[in-house]
Amino acid sequence: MDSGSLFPAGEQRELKRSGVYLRIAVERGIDALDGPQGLTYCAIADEPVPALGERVMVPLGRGDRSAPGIVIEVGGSQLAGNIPVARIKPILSSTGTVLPPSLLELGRWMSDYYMSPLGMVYASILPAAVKQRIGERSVTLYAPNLAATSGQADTAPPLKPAAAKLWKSIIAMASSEFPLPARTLLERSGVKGVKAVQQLVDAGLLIAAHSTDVHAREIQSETVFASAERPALTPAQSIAVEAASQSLGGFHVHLIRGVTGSGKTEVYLNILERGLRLGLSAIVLVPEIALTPQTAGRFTSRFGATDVAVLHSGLTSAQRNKEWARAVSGRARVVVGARSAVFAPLERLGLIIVDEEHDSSYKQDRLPRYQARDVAIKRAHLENATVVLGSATPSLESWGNATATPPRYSLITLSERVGGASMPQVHIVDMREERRIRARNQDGSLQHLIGPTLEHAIAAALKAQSQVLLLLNRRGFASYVSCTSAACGFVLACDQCDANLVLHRHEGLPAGGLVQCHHCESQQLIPKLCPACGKKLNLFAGGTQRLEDEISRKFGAQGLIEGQTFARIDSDTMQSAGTYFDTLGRFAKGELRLLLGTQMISKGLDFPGVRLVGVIDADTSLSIPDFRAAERTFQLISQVSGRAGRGSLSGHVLVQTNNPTNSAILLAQRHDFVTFADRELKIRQTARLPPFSRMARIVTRDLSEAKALAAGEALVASLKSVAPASVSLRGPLPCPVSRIANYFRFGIDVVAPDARVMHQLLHTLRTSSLLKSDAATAIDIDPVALM
DNA sequence: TGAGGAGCTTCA
DNA sequence: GAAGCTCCTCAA
Repeated sequence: MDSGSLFPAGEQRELKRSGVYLRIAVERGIDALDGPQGLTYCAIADEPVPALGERVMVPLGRGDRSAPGIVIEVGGSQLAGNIPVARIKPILSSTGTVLPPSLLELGRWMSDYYMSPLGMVYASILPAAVKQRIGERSVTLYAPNLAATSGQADTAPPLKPAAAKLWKSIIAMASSEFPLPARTLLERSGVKGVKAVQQLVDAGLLIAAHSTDVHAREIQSETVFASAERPALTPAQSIAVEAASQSLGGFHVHLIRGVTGSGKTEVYLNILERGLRLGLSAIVLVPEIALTPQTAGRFTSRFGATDVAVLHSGLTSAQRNKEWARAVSGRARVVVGARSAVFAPLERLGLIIVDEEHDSSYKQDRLPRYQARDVAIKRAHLENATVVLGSATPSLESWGNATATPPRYSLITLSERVGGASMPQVHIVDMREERRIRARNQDGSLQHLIGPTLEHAIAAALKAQSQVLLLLNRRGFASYVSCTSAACGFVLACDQCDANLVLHRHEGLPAGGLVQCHHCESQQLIPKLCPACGKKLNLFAGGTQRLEDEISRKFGAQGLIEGQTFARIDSDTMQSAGTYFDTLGRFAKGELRLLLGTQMISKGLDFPGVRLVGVIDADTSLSIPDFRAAERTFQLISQVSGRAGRGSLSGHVLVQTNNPTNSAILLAQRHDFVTFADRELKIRQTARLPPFSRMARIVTRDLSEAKALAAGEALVASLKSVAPASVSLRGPLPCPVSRIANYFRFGIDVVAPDARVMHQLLHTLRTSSLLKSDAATAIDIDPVALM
């Protein structure tokens, strides 16, 4: 890309500087610690001055290497500030991509709130495919010159026969059809030869306009419902639609708590319809893995594929660029997509819907570490739009906002399933008891992930021709590989991370598999015997791969299931979005009888044939060292339970656990979100945890443990020196995974009474260069996982 | 004395 | 975030 080495310096184009100065937020980790954001450049003389928000290439660094950036200010030499004018370089070129003012403003807020360099925020607003302009090509479109059509043609020099024939058919066409490409003009008139078109242009009869167009393959989306099909709303749904629609045209946040199967999507569709009728455009955010062709299909079949742009991981780069372009041009007025779709460049944005608003995938774990739900609310605030948050299990942050006095969000409740379907019956299976049954049956030689109760239920469901969904939130074959000798106690661990190695079975490999680290991705062959004492190795904590084995062993032998009729969904088997969509499609069609997997199967899927859902181990999310462990557990059990009994037949859920008296599990069993939320909020209030406070987490990392700790201690010291008494600090403490890929990690938790105090504190440190987000220091505002 | 690498600084 | 510069170490 860099042309610097191809030509001697003297042959490079000399760009003349103009008197117009530009402040550019360069897409690098350059953070303005004090003073104005961005670096100052000047425009090129005799070339159009770039607009505010335009993406330009600028020379940066000693080699003047080209780097992209966004124009954030246009002005005179005062933009140079203290920099000598002679040092200010002209920009290199314009890219043609422009961020609208609303997104410029949103980016500024994000940079400030999430402590991220402004340029990096802007870099993440534009999808990579748009920045690289994948699939773009230039096209020339033609339209008849209206002035020339009125008689003037008679006085013009005579046209050649082909051109005359072409012109005759052009004036016969409706003016609304133009502009058209040359190919279409020629096809319609039956004229061969492009020369005829050029002749009409030369004669002043046709006007040629050059533009760019994004070329991409047609997006396959599934029409799940015929576009005419429009289910009648239940009274509760109608009330929800009315309540939310009333605020259209202004800023307001609604929280819809609708039990699983209560028809939230139909409510969204109706609110969207109202918004579109008012001439507003809208964004629909969906968790990444729930964004399947089926989900997108519900929107495209209602509003038509031309009105809806879809941004999901299954698209090619050219398709993404095309969808973005359709939003920019206003051709698409609804954008459906995952986290980053919150930045969709729509004009007259009036509505943002955040489905499954509690979902942790809305939080980006890379820089800038933003929470798309909160960014959506900020964007709506800036653009006077209405936000609709929806979930069966709202985050306690949103629930707290909706139930506060006075409420900050208005609360809408859908407490019944549509079509008279009943909530599934949830049974809690005590695994300690199940193991005793196995022991009595002299069957203790194998570790069973599926206890006898669940095993009978699966067999019965398969015999009754209904579908089964099994959730196990652990990948691989075994999460602990340890020595059989209690005296030795050796556990296979990663030598570069503070983590156990997980066994993944691979056919054809010696000893049957690889052990891999889920943090640094390193892998090695599993040793045959304990490396410490030479005894045999034991496998514990079976994962999805192990469950797959157990299914074929237990039900294959009875002829209830075979390899073709069940599938596993986790990040190991679902290498591409295509495979994932395909597997879900086969399950929807009934080709698959049983689906097992990680939380990838727990979200937003609507399969009426599912009558049994099994949670293999409800305790996986309880044991995470995080104050949200109970919330996560409640959400996971409720969400996956919600997949059962969505059709006309009732559903059952079996939850296997070693903690049958845990209140999160018991309340999820009773579908009692309100009691759970009230209790949990009381606990949070006493402990001064979010949502009753704001949290930030700062992680220092270094190859040297002492340095990482020292950096953390230095940070705590500077935090203490400026923090008011209302702020509490914890750390530096080793992170739950204290070392990843040889980097030692220490975490500091900052808890402030509200966002304003938090922001003031961190902002003070940032502007005095005591706190900077870089490779050695990660700042996470409103963290969702205490990594 | 020179090569090679880590850390630091600066980018207009 | 990334490139280039400085300084340091190590070996001949």
